[in-house]
Amino acid sequence: MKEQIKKYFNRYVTFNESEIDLFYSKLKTKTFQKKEYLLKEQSVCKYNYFIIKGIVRSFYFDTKGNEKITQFAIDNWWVTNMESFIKETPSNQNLQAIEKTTVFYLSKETLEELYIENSKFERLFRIITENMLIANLRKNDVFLQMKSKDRYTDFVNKLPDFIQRVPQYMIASYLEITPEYLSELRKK
Amino acid sequence: MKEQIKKYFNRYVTFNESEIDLFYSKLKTKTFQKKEYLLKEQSVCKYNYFIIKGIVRSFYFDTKGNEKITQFAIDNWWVTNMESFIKETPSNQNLQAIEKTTVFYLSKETLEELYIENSKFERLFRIITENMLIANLRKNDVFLQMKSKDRYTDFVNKLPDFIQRVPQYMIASYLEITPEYLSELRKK
DNA sequence: TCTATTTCTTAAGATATCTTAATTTTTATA
DNA sequence: TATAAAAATTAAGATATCTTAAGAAATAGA
Repeated sequence: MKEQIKKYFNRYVTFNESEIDLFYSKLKTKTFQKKEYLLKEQSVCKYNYFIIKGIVRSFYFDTKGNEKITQFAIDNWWVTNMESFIKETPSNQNLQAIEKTTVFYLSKETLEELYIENSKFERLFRIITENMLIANLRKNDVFLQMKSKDRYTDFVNKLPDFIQRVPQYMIASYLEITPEYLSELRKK
Repeated sequence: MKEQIKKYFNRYVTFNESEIDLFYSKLKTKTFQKKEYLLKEQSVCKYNYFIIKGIVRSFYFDTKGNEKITQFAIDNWWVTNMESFIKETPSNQNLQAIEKTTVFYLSKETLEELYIENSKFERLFRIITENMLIANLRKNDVFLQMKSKDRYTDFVNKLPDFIQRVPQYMIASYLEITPEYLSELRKK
């Protein structure tokens, strides 16, 4: 796992062995079973999770009681409820493992310790946050520009793995399509 | 202007006078006339702009040639094309002043100099980026959860100033509604 | 103040997407 | 393997939103 972290971090900022060790010493890991919750809505999201292996979804229930998925995350992705985590306010969403998922996780306090101990960590997370923002802006662009059908084909092309690992009705939810309509689109 | 910057920065990280001076020495300012472009699509967005006073919109043209507005920014907001600015790739959007707008702006190199000279600036921008991400995620939630009509009332409640200063068809575009349909909704 | 330009409204018909409900297929569990 | 549970499909009717086109109102420039 340490190797995986090192490799991931060095994509953004170069760390030496002892810096990685410092980081590593602060981590905790945990494995969630399929369908287990990392976070339930109404509670404060205390951790930022890094997925070693698995898939997690973020979702809430709309006024009609339907699940609305806002985010998927897989291996080598961070997942949290950003607003809840940063502002320490109750989350409006749930985080749930779609399959058995192993993560490491960091609390806000731990992160802030790291930032103070070595500002390279601050740099790392500044860059990671920038990338998250860019990914998010891009996602919006896709939703803004594309009709349901194109969103689906775009998703299939960009994230073919997901089609295998995630039930179709969850993909429909993420793409903001009813499962019935997605089914109809797929016929074409 | 220096006071405005100091006040804004101190919301996130406390800076002393000489740190503010350092920052201030790196800034350039510029005033754009109404309808003038800060950035045209296809070109790389070289600056991150901070609006001292005015309004800027970010938009692109869809396949049918209609303008699609993705962002408004006013006094005390940063505006740029994040992806283009960070990755130094051509922008897919335009930035244009809706009214006469005064900004200061920073290049990526300047920002990186600042990060190196004093890591408090890295912290500042880490926090600003987090807030941008949160604002963006929230915007998505609104779009995800609400029908056109509710998006409009939400916008009116949250940003009443804009209704005065921005033409209705631009608000329609931002809310992903046709101006005709917005007009119809307003009747109700 | 007059004219041109920009913005907003109205209305009819078209279309994408949803709703509901039933049926089939697939997957998980005893 | 049998049964239950979960997921996917189908189809008909409903609805939100868009398109087009024209005219009205407001604003800006001469």
